[in-house]
Amino acid sequence: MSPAPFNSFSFRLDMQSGVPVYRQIMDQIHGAIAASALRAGDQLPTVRQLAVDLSVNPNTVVRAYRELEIRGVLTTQQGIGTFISSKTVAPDEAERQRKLTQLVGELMAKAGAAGYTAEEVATRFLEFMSEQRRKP
Amino acid sequence: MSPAPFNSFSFRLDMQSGVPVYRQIMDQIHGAIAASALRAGDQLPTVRQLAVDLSVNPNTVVRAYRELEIRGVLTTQQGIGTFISSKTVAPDEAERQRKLTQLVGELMAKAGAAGYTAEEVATRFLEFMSEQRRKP
DNA sequence: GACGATGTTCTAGTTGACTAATACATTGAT
DNA sequence: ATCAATGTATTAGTCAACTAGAACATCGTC
Repeated sequence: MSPAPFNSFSFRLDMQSGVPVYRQIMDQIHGAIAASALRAGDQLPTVRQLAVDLSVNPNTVVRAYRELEIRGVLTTQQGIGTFISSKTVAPDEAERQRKLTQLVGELMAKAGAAGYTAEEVATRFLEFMSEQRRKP
Repeated sequence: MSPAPFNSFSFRLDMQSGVPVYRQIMDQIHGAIAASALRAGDQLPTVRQLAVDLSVNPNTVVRAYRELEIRGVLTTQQGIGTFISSKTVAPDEAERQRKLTQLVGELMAKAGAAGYTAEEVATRFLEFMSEQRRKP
């Protein structure tokens, strides 16, 4: 019989958002881990099952799972299933870093659009850093 | 005879960088204006001339010029040429720096609110900078 | 009006990211 | 050995971004 994993967690996709499906899957798994809805050793939906649930191609799910496996978040075992890695000690950290990259990327994009060179931004940034250090 | 504009400014492209050519052109014009190498009223290389110089298709130059025109940086006149917009009277350096400080400040504020330390932001920022400049 | 220089437009080719369709390989239970 | 369930690999289709080729439209000058 089906062990019905994930009964306390369901995926919700937004096909209109423009965000790649595989990335949405990644984000939700990340979120579930961060919220402790998923813990080390928990089995994820099978590739085929999740593909059916989301009305998406299995390969799209595979893509998400593989990316997460590369980052050490998941472990997959052929013929068995996909599980939350036991080494996922710092899932928040990966997510944190990703968001930070997003923030920095936004700054660089805005600055570029406003006509600032990377060097200018760097200079200003370093100045900002040194000022911060004097205050505390 | 050709008025030989731009004799004190030359474009340098990096075809390996992965950065779109049209964007590199935009950035360099932005930079030249910021550095006062180009001022309001100055004529830019003609679409065809710059295309030849850079060994690129005229349409790629057109793309760059058009984007800059939309943003009010350039003005184009069919049959005449392309010029630095008079409205782009280099918002004097003080104003520019103020806006840049604002941008950087926003990043630091958001990052701080999200729980990132200044060091983390700095590290990520430097990584971002080095990625932008990969030259194999 | 004719001409050359300029910007403009239309169409198409190339590439990479993303997703899909299908067949293959491995595991564990019977 | 067989079978069902699982992950894996190969191939291809779709789409947007980017670039290119070629023909068109406008301006100034003669």
